[in-house]
Amino acid sequence: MPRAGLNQQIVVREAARLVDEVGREQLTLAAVAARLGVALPSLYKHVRGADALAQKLSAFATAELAEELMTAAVGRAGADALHAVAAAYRSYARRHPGRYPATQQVPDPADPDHVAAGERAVGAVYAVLHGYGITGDAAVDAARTLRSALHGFVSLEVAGGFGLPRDLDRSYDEMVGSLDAALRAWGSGWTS
Amino acid sequence: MPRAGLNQQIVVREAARLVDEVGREQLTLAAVAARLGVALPSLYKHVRGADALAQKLSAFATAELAEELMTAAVGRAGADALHAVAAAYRSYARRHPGRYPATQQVPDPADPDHVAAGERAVGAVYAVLHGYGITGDAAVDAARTLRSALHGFVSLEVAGGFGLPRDLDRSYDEMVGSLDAALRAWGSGWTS
DNA sequence: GACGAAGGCTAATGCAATTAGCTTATGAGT
DNA sequence: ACTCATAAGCTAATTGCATTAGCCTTCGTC
Repeated sequence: MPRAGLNQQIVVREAARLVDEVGREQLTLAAVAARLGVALPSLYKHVRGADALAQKLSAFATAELAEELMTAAVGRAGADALHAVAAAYRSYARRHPGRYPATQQVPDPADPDHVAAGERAVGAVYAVLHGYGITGDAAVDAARTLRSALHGFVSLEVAGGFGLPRDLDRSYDEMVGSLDAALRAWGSGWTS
Repeated sequence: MPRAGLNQQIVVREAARLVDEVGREQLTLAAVAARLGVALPSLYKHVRGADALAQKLSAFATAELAEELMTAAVGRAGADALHAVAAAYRSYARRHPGRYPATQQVPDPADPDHVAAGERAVGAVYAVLHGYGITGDAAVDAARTLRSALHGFVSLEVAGGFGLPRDLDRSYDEMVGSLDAALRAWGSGWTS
């Protein structure tokens, strides 16, 4: 019997393709094994089990997202950087509806790659804030606000949670515009 | 053998308690049956199956959340209403970490109660916007922004996605403050 | 008091996850 | 080329949950 030539990366990447097609909750070792043309237990040579595969998938997707956010942010500042990062964030979620939810899993402290990927992704957010001159404790609050808005919007969109027909692109633009205004006025006490 | 005296509502409410204790992904007919003291197949007399139970749980939690949001909004307007609804939203998610994610499931069009609950919850958001004088198409964008921010924050919080020790209450206050400023200036073109 | 529907049960099936243990391809060292 | 340890695949067996079928009994109604 010839070997399939698998390794952990191949397995994880196949899982990533699978969840984008069938949804994250349908991630199953049986389906991954079938797509790779091996018997289910063979996967245990590469991943510890179903939970571990989900965690490795999270690490992979988080690294991928962080990379795209960083690429969007480089060479930009202020509103320019905000719009670019926001667009990259939503774009990733739309292109990868199964991987995106995986990026929201809390990084496993035992997986240095996972932790590093999470820090890189958050770093892109802080880079945007830096362009607005927001630092220190205020940056923590602003980062949480920015993450909340972006994650909230795209997770609701990907889940189909916005019912009305009004254009989502326009709504997203409006939200990002309001975030820009909020960041420009951050720390002012909102007296506008 | 004496009867357990179950009905659909009892089953769904027990499922709600279960997910708050063990997490939404651990919702299982076997666990619900064990807690109710019946054999697993007995539940099929009250719910169509595991998927249907999850959907009914979503409807129940959504109705519960909508009720609390409406109660928070009544008799208030403007920033007062915004802060009250935002506080109620986060409070619900923190008290019900398993039910809250269930509220984000898209309502089943075949379940009128579910659809109505979803509309009620969104209605609370529109009520807040009305207090800012935001209506029409602009209200759709503003509602999406508001939902995104609130949902994003509490889902990240409940999932443990905020790593740093800085006080979450303060961050939430800052975010809601920035939303108040954004809604006051909504439609101005963000020229501040 | 009879009876039919509803609510409970046991038994059986199917699927996914996991573990144990076997077999063989592969490649490093002679 | 030859050996041989390791790694990568396999089958078989176990467990747990979901689901369906079909039986039995309780309960409310006439």
